[in-house]
Amino acid sequence: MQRKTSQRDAIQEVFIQEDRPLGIEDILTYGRTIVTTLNQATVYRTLKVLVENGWLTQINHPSLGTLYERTGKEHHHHFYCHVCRRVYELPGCPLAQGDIAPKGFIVEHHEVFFSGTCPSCC
Amino acid sequence: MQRKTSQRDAIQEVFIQEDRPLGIEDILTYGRTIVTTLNQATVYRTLKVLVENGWLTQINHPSLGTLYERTGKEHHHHFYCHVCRRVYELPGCPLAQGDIAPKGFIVEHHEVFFSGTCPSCC
DNA sequence: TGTCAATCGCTAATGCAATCTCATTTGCAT
DNA sequence: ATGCAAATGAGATTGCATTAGCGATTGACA
Repeated sequence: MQRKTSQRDAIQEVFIQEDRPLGIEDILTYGRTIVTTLNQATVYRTLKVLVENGWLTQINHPSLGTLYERTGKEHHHHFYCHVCRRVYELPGCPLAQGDIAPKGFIVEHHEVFFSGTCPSCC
Repeated sequence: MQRKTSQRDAIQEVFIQEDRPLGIEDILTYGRTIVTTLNQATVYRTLKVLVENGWLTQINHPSLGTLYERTGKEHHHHFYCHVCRRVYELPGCPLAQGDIAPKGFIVEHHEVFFSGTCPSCC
């Protein structure tokens, strides 16, 4: 069975509070403001469980590597602000549906990664 | 100064023949059909030089890792066929110009990665 | 409140891509 | 043809993210 621990609570709380995709380092940093002893190995173990649970989804960002975000959101894409180094989830999809690709190509998935400056950093 | 070697020729020839983004493993495999002794370290060294030269550009693909492609192409995005495991360059950009992102976000770059089935694999 | 396994912290170990070392080979200018 | 520095091949090595091992801690339930 699975136990409720302060560490796991802290990690989930970080995602709820920040409400944006986070990397290991972020999670560790923010999590330690809640449980000061939080360890990297624990973060990895917990993330693995939360992904298996379906509570988190893993993202592979082309420049930031592995990130995690809450599951259950609408189809969306990601914006990376290179000033504050935060990743935002942009709701909606800017891809014109339909002729996304030349004919003959069957598109099953797509991912869009934006980068630039976010509203707080302009 | 820089010398003309069969290995470097082979690597460039691979890109010219395949005309699509390639990973280290691909380059090594195809390159060895031209120069059988081609070594991994040589591939890495040569790619580094060719990127510095501006002859190649490095891509970070979210699921395939580091790829290399010829520079000088028009703005384009990439399509990964999970059947033949090839990456194609799709000319043009399907992003509706203009309101790509919510107001306040200044988009400086974007990358789109498609995946699905390519015409040869349908 | 005591038991016991899940979980933790700590550290060592792993996997992988990329780089380095160095003896050998090879362009290329003379 | 010769000399020399650039380039290569083979293998060891690094760097980094992630995982595993293990003794200590701590939820949860009796």
